[in-house]
Amino acid sequence: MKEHNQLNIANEKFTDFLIKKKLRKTPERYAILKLFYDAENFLSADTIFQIMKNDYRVSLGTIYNTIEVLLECNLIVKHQFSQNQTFFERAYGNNLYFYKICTACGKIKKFSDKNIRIALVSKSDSNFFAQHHSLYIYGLCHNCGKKK
Amino acid sequence: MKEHNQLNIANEKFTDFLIKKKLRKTPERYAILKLFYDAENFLSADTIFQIMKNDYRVSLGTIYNTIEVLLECNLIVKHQFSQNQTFFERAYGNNLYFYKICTACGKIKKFSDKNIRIALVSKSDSNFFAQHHSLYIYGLCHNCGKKK
DNA sequence: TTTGTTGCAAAACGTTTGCAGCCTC
DNA sequence: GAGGCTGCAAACGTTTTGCAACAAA
Repeated sequence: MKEHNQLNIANEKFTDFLIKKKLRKTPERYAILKLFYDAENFLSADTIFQIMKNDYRVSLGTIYNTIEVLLECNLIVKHQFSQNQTFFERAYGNNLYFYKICTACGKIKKFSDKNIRIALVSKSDSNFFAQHHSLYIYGLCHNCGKKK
Repeated sequence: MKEHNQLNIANEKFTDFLIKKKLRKTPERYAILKLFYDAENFLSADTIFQIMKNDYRVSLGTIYNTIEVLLECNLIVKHQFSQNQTFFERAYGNNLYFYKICTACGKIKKFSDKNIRIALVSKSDSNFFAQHHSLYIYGLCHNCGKKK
């Protein structure tokens, strides 16, 4: 129910943005947005392509195009966890999550931390207008740590 | 002088690591390590290639191979500021920095912040052994901010 | 002498681009 | 009907791989 509301809100925001920018409201664009808001995890462009292929005659070019638009209106965020792996994820109301990445098995865990949030708040100053951030902590997860 | 010491220490660490792992101590490997420790900024694989071509008959494959080894023994760190731009930077004595990246002109600025350092210190716990982190703040630099 | 490492070239990979035709407005 | 958007395929830039020759141990 909560999820459903988030998709509705995202749809509205998206429509507003498309109108404002005089872009067209194509079914593909809304289908991709829905995928992001239905998904639990980050998605890669190719994952979206594989899922959509079942229901649509769609191309990777369109997916990248739509991702670009969704990034521009802040409905998704981009993650560059490591080389050759660009992921995208719906942007919740706030984007104050951080990620722990296991360098051995690649597992990624989201977390939140009050002190880090506070420390980050004021990183805008007269010389730099902050838009968003990414904080990744690399290390060994419980399982992989034991093996060493 | 301080720089020189850091290179010496890095060389020693590298030698120890190569011996421990039964890898060979080739001149190319030490030359690449030296480039990292002489450099002020991050370097891309191709930048290293361009610099080395003058003095060595070297290939990109070797550079990627060496980078892999240097990452494994924590003598350099990898930065993935954005798609298609992988940079590497010496790690020793250099791991408490954060980066502000202008999304308009691509300029990258290193900075340090006491509160963030403190907030990050304790992100290791019994479930996760932190090795290193990356914190990037994306936004508009002074120049690009004015234009908007 | 053994075999890890190299240079080189070709292949792989994710992403971007160009274009003719389609569909939103 | 105009022109933004699409699918498709080819192009791109970076990284990886395969292989014969080389050189560190």
